[in-house]
Amino acid sequence: MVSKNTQSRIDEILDVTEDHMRRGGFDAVSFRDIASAVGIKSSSVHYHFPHKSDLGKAVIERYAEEFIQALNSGDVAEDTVQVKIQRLGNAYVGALSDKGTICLGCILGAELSSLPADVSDAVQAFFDQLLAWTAAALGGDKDHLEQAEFIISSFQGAMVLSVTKKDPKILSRCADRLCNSYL
Amino acid sequence: MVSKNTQSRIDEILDVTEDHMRRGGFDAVSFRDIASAVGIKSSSVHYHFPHKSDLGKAVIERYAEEFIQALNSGDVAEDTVQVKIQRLGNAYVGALSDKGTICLGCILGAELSSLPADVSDAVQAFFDQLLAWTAAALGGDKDHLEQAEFIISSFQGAMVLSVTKKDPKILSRCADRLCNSYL
DNA sequence: ATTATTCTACCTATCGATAGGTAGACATTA
DNA sequence: TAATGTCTACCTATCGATAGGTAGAATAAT
Repeated sequence: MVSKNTQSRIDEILDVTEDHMRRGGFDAVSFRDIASAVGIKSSSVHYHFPHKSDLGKAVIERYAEEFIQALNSGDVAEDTVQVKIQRLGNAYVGALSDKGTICLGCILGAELSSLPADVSDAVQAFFDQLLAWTAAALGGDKDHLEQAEFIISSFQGAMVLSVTKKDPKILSRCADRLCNSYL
Repeated sequence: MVSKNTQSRIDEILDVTEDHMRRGGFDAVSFRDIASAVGIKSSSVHYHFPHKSDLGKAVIERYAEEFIQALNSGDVAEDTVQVKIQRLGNAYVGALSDKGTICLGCILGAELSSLPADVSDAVQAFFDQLLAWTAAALGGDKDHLEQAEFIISSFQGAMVLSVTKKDPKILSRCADRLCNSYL
């Protein structure tokens, strides 16, 4: 049983870590930086997350849970395919405009081969959930899985391009193009 | 004027650096690792590239030059739009299957905000060249630039997803879908 | 109810390893 | 000889990780 204060401190640590990680990847996170941003010592971060991979895994798992939950909020069963994919696009646009940082899955996916095994496993699990949700939204048979791969790819890539070109509208236009022209 | 041996040594350094960087991003490169892979000391790498940003900038600029050159090889003027975009897709598939590592622009684009200024400038210049080539291939007016953004986004994202899911065919399928269904 | 014990959530201090970077000696080549 | 390239031998800063300790809250035993 964890006290209320402990949980909020853990949340603080995860918040700061996610922010750093979304800006510069896994290596951009250091125990010292996280600790000083939270207002504690690095050893206290180690107390909650013994190894750096524990920290990375916890962040990506929390991110995945929140992301999928956002997709399922509202009356999903009643929505048309277009509305569902628009909802997916909104989740991406929201993630970008929220803090001006890209999707955690995207940056960690890009550097997957240099991540600790637990972290890369969690990243792969995130993409599996995302693909499964999208394929189900499209209908659910085999071609829909491949279509889901294409849609997720486009969103992920558009997010990187938006940040690189410093133009968030690239992602919005990508979402519109997927919904209006492609589907 | 640089001697022939010097140039080949510089190429060796850039080869190893590009490989490391494509696997784990900018932070995955260290002078010691690069030096020992080449067979020299880290101070000798510093001789050719005083700062780490010089090394990063040189790698991305060489990469951009080779990538664009590959797109322009052959009789581009005679090609149809489909053939040109297929050529772009082949460049991406080739880059992935070559060493099993993703596009340098993609991983550096993802961590752009944590890169040294010269390096991030070079990354942005790479994407500008890529977008310009693609927009020109499509015809050249304003909507074609936005269409180019979408195509590049899809390729970049598909590359990340291919590596994450350890399935190179995701990228191939993405290329087919862009050429056959979308264009 | 009070004492004794354990647990929680931190702390300070330090470890070995590694990072990027520099000065100057030495060797090689033109 | 002069310039170029590589070396040894350092530096400072920071990394993840660990050891050992402590105040206070919660729990168990008397």
